[in-house]
This record gives sequence, C-alpha cells and structure tokens, in this order.
Amino acid sequence: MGRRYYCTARCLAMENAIYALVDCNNFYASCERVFNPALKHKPIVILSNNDGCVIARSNEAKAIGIPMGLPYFQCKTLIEQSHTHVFSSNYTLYGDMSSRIMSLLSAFTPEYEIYSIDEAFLKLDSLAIQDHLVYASKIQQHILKSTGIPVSVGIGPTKTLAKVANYIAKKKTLLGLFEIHAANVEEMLASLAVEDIWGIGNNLGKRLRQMHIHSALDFKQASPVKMRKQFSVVVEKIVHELNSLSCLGLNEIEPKQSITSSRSFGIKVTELARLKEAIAYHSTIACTKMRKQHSFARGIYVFIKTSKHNEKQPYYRNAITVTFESPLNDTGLIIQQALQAIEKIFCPHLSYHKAGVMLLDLIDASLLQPDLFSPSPNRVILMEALDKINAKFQKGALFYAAEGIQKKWQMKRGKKSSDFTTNWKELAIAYAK
DNA sequence: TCTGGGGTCCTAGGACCC
DNA sequence: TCTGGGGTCCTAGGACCC
Repeated sequence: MGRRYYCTARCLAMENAIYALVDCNNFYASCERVFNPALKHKPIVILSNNDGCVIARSNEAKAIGIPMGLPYFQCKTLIEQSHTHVFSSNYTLYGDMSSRIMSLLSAFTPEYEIYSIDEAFLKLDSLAIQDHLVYASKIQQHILKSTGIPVSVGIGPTKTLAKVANYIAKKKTLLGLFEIHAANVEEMLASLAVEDIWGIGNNLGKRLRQMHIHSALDFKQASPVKMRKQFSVVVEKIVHELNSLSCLGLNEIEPKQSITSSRSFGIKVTELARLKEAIAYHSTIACTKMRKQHSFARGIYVFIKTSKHNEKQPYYRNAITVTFESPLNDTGLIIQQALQAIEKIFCPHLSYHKAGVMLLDLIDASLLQPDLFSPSPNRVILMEALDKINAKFQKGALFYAAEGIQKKWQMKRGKKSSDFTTNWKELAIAYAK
C-alpha cells in the first residue's frame, strides 16, 4: 500500500491580495551611518557577538569581497587593507531603530506583520490605492526622512512573490522598488536561482537541482503534489505561492513558546562558580523577556559546552531539562532551579566556551490554574518592581548577586558604537563647523 | 588567541490507547 | 501459521529564516 496524504496545503481564498515587503538596506550598517555620517559611501562590516564573525556588510564592503559569516580573524587582513570600518553589534541601537521604523510603517496600513528586526510585510489590498509603486515610494521616502534608514519595497500577490520582488528591487533597480504581477512573473522567476527563493536553503536547493529544478521558474512549474511527497507541506506551499495562490497570511504576533538566552564567553571559563554566574545571568535575561509577554514557564533547559575548535581537550556538551512542579515566572526561584541543574552536568578540568538557558513550554498568565504553590502576592509585586526599575534606568540597574559583580566572562564587544538613542549619557553630539 | 544568537515549523518514529 | 486500524502525544532532529 502506498502512503496516503490526507491534507493538501490549505490556501487562503483571497482574490487579488497585494503584499508589500519593506526591507531595510544593509540595516546594521545603515544604523551606524545615521549617527556617523562620515561613514557614507565607506565600507562597513558589523561583527557577531564576541566579535566572532561578519554578520552584516555595507554595499561597499560587499563589493570588496568580504564574505558573510566568515570569522573575523580570517578576513582581518582584507578588512584592514581595504580600510573597512568595523563595528561590534549594538543590538540596543538596532532594536530601537527597528521599533521606530515599524511604528512608522504601521501608519501606512492596519494589516501588517513585523517579520524580523529589519523587515515587515504590509497588506495593501484593502486600501484605496491607484498605484502600488507610488505608495511604496511614499513609504520609502517617509522612512528615510524620519529615521535616515534606506529601505527597499517589493510588491506581489503573495508573500513569497513579494520577497522575490524585494530581491529584484535591491539587486536590479536603482530606486529599490519593484512589483511582480501576472505579466512579468515568469520572466522574473526565470532569472532567479531556486536557492534564492524564500524558504529554499542550500540543502533543499541541492535536492531540487538533482530533480532538474534549477530556476525559480522551473520550481513554479513543478507539481505541488510531487513536491509534497518528496519534501513537505512547506515546500508545496512555496510552489503554490509562486503561482500567485496565497498560502501564507499575515502572522499575528503570538507570544513565544520558548525563550532562550545564551552567549559564548569572552574568555575561557573553567570554574563552576563562574559558570553559575553566567547561568544566573541568562536566567535573568530570559525571565525578564518572559514576564514582558505575560507568560509562565513549565520548565527550564540548561546547557554548557566547550569549543568544537579547541583541539587540546575533548568536545564536551551537556544539558539538562528541569520540569517545575508548577509554572514559574519568578527570577529568584528559576535561578535556584537552574543552579541546581548545572551542578549535575558540570565536568571539571574543562575550559568552557558557551552556556545558556531556555525557558520551556510557556503558558499565558491568564491560563494559569492557581494552586498551593502559586507565587505569593509579595513575589509578584517584587518582580513587577524589579522590571519597572530596570526599564526606567537601564538593563541590569538591579540584578541578582548570583550573577556575579564583575562578570569577566561576558562577551567581547571591543568596537561597539554608542547607545545613541537609549542612553542619556551616549547621545550623539553635533559639532558646528 | 579568535568560528553568533534566537527563533519557527515540520516529520518520523516510538509509546500508548481502544 | 496468520498479529488490524485508527488515533494521540511526545521527542529528537532536520531545515529554514534573519
């Protein structure tokens, strides 16, 4: 008996849907430029946490040939020779710039989805607009004028085609605006490699090429049923989307089901005491995020690992999941659980590279069944006060002693720019000539 | 010396149930 | 000899995204 497939991709019965994808150009590099105009037309790269890898580049840096994702030490010579400006990532700044942009975008349509730190989908079909590209141009100018960040806009009848349009807007147009419609869709897809479609990575791309599907147009013409059998419902949906059949709607912002905080250390860590500080610190970060979305965790996952690249010692990684007796959102209680857990997986005489926690199985506070072990009202007030104080002053104004005072293991960010928009002491300074 | 962090969704397969 | 069919729940792992 062959396997039966019960469900096919459910498509949204939407006639004439119009999606616009607004994507900031080289977002991190652009943020740095806003506060340092001398960087205009200069090559810029931004490094990952701990100044590890290149994670963002300006167009000039791309042109020089500095690759994405490469460890910094491997391209340091090229970066120095080409006088490329280097920044550590400054998520406080990028996050704040992002929320300003998203807030501006929300004025252009009631139906939108914040997809990532630098992208948003806007649904335009319910608006009385004559020309989508004219509207997109207004959006573009407004964002640039209000924040200094350049954006590109791609428009299409599905989210996947809007993504394609945005790709074309960035690569092949001068203004950074492009619309895909029935008359030009095949021509555009013919010139696009299958891996460049949203949702098709290197792995699926390789397998598709083995099936003689090389371009996005080949993929559009593939049988959805076959794609589902060979791959999954996700891949089937992409085929439908390329055929202008909308399968992906706007996602509402839903509370996270799990929240992770983890970092590799700025220095090698061998002592249990230091690891405990880091675990307490990550517990605090994750708990703060969790309370912000009004959730409780039913458990926590605690992990530590050594570096894969260190040949002087065996690669060790271990993790432990603790299930709470009743759901928790109290930083103090969660730190206690996490610290007990790490003692069980700590292995002495190793130099650790990374540690972190994941709060699991989150539920909304309103769904909580009160029981004997529910948090006492005093603890609830304490957590509220803690969050308010840290929000008002700055992250870490109040912290648990378990996190340690010096936190020497914290990541390196030797080339970070100032927190221009969120810290009174670091405001940008204008000089008169 | 130095190799990121934080998510989501889907599938397969095992355990278990009637 | 011959060991169904249909379902749920859970977990691990793969693949993808930015």
